[in-house]
Amino acid sequence: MENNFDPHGIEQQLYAEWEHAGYFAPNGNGVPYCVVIPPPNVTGSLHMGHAFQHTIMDALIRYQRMKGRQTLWQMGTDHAGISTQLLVEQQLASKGENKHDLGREDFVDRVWEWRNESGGEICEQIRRMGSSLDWNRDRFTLDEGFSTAVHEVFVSLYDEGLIYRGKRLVNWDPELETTISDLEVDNVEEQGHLWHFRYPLCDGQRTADGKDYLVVATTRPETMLGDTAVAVHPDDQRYIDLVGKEVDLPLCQRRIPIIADQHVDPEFGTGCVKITPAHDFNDNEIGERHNLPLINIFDARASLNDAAPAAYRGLDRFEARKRIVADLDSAGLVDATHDHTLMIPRAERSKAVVEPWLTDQWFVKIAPLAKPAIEAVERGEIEFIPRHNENLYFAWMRDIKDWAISRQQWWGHRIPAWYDSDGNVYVARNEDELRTKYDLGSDVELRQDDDVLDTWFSSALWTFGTLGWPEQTPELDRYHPTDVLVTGHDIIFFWVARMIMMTLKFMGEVPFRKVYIHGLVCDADGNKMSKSRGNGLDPLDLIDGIDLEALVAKRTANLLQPQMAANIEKTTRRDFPEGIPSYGTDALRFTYCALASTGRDLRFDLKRIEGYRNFCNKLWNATKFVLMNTEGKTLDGDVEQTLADRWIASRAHSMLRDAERAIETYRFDIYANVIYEFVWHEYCDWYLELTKPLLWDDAADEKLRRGTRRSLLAILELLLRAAHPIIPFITETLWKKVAPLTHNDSPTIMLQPFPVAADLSPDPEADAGIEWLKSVVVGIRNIRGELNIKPGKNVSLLLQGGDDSDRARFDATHRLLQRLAKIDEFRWLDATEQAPPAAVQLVGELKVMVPLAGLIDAGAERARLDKEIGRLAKELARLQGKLGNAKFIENAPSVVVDKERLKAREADASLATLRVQRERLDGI
RNA sequence: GGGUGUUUAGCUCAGUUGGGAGAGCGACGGCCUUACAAGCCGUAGGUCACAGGUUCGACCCCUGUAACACCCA
Repeated sequence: MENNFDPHGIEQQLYAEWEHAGYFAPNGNGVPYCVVIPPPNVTGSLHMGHAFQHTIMDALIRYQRMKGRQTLWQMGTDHAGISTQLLVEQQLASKGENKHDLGREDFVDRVWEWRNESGGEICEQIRRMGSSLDWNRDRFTLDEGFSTAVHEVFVSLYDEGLIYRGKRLVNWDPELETTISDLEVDNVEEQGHLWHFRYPLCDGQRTADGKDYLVVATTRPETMLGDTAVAVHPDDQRYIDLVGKEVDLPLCQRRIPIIADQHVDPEFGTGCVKITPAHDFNDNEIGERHNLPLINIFDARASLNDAAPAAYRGLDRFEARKRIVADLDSAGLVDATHDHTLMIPRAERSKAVVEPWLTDQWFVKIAPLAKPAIEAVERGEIEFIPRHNENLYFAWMRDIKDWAISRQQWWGHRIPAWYDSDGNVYVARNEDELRTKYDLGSDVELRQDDDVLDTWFSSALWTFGTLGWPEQTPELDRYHPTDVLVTGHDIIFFWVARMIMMTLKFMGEVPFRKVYIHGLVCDADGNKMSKSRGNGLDPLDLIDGIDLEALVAKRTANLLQPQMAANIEKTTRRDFPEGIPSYGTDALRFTYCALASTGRDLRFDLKRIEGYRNFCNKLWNATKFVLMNTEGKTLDGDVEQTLADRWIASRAHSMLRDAERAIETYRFDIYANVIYEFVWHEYCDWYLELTKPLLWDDAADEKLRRGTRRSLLAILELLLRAAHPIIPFITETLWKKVAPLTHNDSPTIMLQPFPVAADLSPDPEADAGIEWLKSVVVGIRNIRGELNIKPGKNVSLLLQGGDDSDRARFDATHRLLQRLAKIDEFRWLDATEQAPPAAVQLVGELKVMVPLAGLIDAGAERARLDKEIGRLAKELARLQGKLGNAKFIENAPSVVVDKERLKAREADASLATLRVQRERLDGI
């Protein structure tokens, strides 16, 4: 075996082997266990969040598979309407083409071409993570079967009156010329202005303070052309007499009413608000309450249309803003201009400022679907982990608005609705069915709706759609509801809530029983990783490594704000002066598990992954040690167990018990730590060391040596299985070397049973014996360290006090002790015997002494003792205070009181011993 | 403005029913000891955000305050 673990040598080859052998497919007759992948976007590439998610899901799947469940991890991708279309449009643009030249059909063909050729990049990256997905069942939201499901759902919701078409204010992206959902709008704080405009009062009216105009404040002057009222608060005394009167809308030659509405904040600005019901969501609601007309002044590009005064027609909205402010200014109607920080709604994809725009769209009536979805979570049929995410879910669901599902795009599920020449709408799965359903003759000319459905409409059907619905497939029967959904909290509303609603509606059952919500991955400074910030890491760069120049180039490419490049380059050079070394997939996965504590965001620190890479190396070398000491040696025959063999089996029992409990409660951090602690600090630090004296002693009893060899192998083999769900590659590699020595010739660890605690038993006697040994060894090492005794130098050991069990334990382990603490000779002193000057450590009542003669200055030992005496004295004082409190004695449970009494007695005795020792040192 | 979460060692984080404050990394000192220098041995470091309350006893329960983060308006 190589001296160091090299992930590159093993990972990709092993994955190919697994996939080829079909190990990822459901297997056996166990109870089904199913997880669906949150479908990655076909245009996407693997980011840190995916990698995190995949680590968690794969750990669960591998664990359950090893537990004998019939596991299915369902693969699939999402057609990502807007992103994919944009990407192909950009490709066309670079060749001087555009989609309108091609026409709808050819364009869609081009997108399919792109998807079939390049849409699989993320799948290869997912393979690099070691994800044991069933690739044979790969689904795509636009594939034929899935489209059938989408049409089925659309038509039945329509027939039931839960889908309708209406003219509503929607979020409009004027750059992409499509609707987007609330959830695809980012509200970003930006610097702008607040303009105060004078709207002259009509008919000689005056305000209470004698002015002949009202002042309205706005951040969007251009919308004034669509104003249909000015509103004040009904209790606002300043304007109460003006309600019902009118103002003259500047630049427009229109009179608009002054209305009173509760929604107006009298404290903000002047207390007068201009109302533009066609271009603002709040104003729209006010307009509805007061039956105000809606004047739409924008076209689809957000340029002014013919409803605007002639002077402004055709202008872009921002150009119009400048002109309007200038024109009002020259008319003497600008009262004031303030700098103002406001929230600008920007489209997630295009970053364009979103325009609330009045247009015909399809909607899902959501309230009837939301109700059962809320109840399912209330009843506990679906459980969120961590639990508090349920509040987020409830809050959103109880305030949910109808869902705008149409998108003005070409790539996606085209809405199965047709119009006749009179504009009547018909909905059916296809045109043939439609003519039958509505009894339309072949002479009636029909035109299909141009819009496609929101991608999330299809993702909402993901759990049952991927399993074959609307066909009643065996898979649907077997794997639905799925067991757990693993996802980030950022898509609870986008996706989780909608899946719950749709699945309850069409399957009559929940889509999954648990939702595991993980935190977002942030950089070492706690900032969310994002492309635009340039602080992101590519999981593959952590796996394979990347040099500094390549990393800088990658991070500064394709920035939304190119001026940030210099700064990003600076911080990148600061944070990664050497680039990123290659850590391998297992180390990355281990890191994610260790950081997955309570669902909160996690900071990704290179130091952390480095530590877990080192852990992998530790495991590698431990295996190397075991193989060196077992390969070619006799393993068969009678065996006898040493105390250490019994101890490590007992420790393995605890480890497995803790690991299993951790996984079952989704505490992957605890699981990872349990493995780490056992491997490093029990198996390697102590057990391997404890086996050496025996293994290297050719004169020792062969039965004991065989027992230890077998134990080394058995525990190693077991811990490899226990760790496999987190670190699949290294465990498989090592297992293939170790398992044959345990008479297991199976081809893979993947399908081995997960080790169970019950197969090993706790051994309190061995635990206590080795704990005692460790205390003595650590005591002596402590003396050596503090007194600066060279590690190479042997020391003698004197023992005094203690009881029969100390003697027995010493007799049982002194050979181990001699090696671990480098003792050349030892001697027990009688209770009354005066010890020579020595450094002392107490193990219970037992005095462990290293004679000082010829070793060191007594000063260091005096300092060491003073420190220990100080610590004990403080401890004793605290305990005595507690025990002197009558109320404590009265009220505390007697077990607690007894415990405290015992501790006090021990501290007292130790203190006495150490004080005597300290005095003796004064003579030297 | 409303909601949720967070605040524990220099840094990142654990801490299960209220009863001895933990880990990893970093720091410091010593070691190339035949599995591993990606290692081994040892050491130091905390008013558990702050202020009250409940309790014999509070990192933990209650009230309030502050700071930070995220979501919604």
